[in-house]
Amino acid sequence: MPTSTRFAVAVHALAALAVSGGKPLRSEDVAYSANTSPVVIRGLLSRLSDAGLTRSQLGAGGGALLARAAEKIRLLDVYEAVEDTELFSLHRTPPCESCAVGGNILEAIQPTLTLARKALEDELAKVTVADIAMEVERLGKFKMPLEW
Amino acid sequence: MPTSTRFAVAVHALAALAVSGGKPLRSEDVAYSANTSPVVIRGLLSRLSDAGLTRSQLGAGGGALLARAAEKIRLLDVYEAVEDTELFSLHRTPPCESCAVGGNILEAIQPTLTLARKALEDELAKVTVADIAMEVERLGKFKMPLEW
DNA sequence: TAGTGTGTCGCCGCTATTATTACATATTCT
DNA sequence: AGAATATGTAATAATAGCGGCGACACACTA
Repeated sequence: MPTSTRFAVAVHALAALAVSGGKPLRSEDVAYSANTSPVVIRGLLSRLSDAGLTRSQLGAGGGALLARAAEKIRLLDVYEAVEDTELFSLHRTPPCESCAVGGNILEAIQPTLTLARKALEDELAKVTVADIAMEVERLGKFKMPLEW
Repeated sequence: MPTSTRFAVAVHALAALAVSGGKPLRSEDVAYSANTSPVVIRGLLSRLSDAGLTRSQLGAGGGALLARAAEKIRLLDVYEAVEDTELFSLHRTPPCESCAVGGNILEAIQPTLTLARKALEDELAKVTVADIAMEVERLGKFKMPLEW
């Protein structure tokens, strides 16, 4: 089963919105930049909108906008908004209940998995879309807002 | 970006070997405990063996053994031995090179992803198979070595 | 020599993901 | 009002990884 690229593309989309300085960006434009299809972008924006990170304007001149300041959008927020599956998959079929090991292994490893997941999430919480946008601006040697 | 179930099942298998006190364990026995097929277990043990974590004895009375003390096998070692895919999947097709955002987004997010991955790995490095085995023993209220 | 267990291959079904087409709906612009 | 535009969502198809299963050569033990 292919692993999801949604997180990376969602960060890409939000960074694009951030450097555009409040001007609506069409899904087609974001799709071009991310080299994917507009429908995929709209699907992502739909999730981000549900999470309160973006909003959209219909009609001519419309497109997607950040729903709040880029400084207030953590990568963890993005991660949670677009990623469905658990970080650690457990046994596909539950292990043997009556076995000494099978009956207790899940409970035994759970604390470690929780700590590991939390450590990862804490790192994602330290960085915001604004940080990424600033880094893109620095690497790309341009000044916000960017014209398209 | 989920892990496969391999990590969880591999930890299960190693914990089973650890509580068995040096007696070879057949793939069939591990499969029964993990509620999966012997072939899957042998595939996992093959990877773990390549990584130097286990070894196998052929013939009657044979089976799998830990290749070193359970205290010296970190969950991180297990993770690296059985998990193929990158934790974070990037764009399926590389983003637009000539775009201000597309051309720099990957480099911009890379440091954060690296830190997040490292934070997770550090947590997995703190725990050993011996820790898990002891916890299973405590929860299961039995004494090692466990008879099968 | 007979029995046992591993290592590996191929095939199948399942599931999640992305690309694509299509269309209803809402909004803006003239 | 009417035309153009952009979103949101559904349906379909292609792709890919994963896990379950049968089979079998090979190695080792008793």
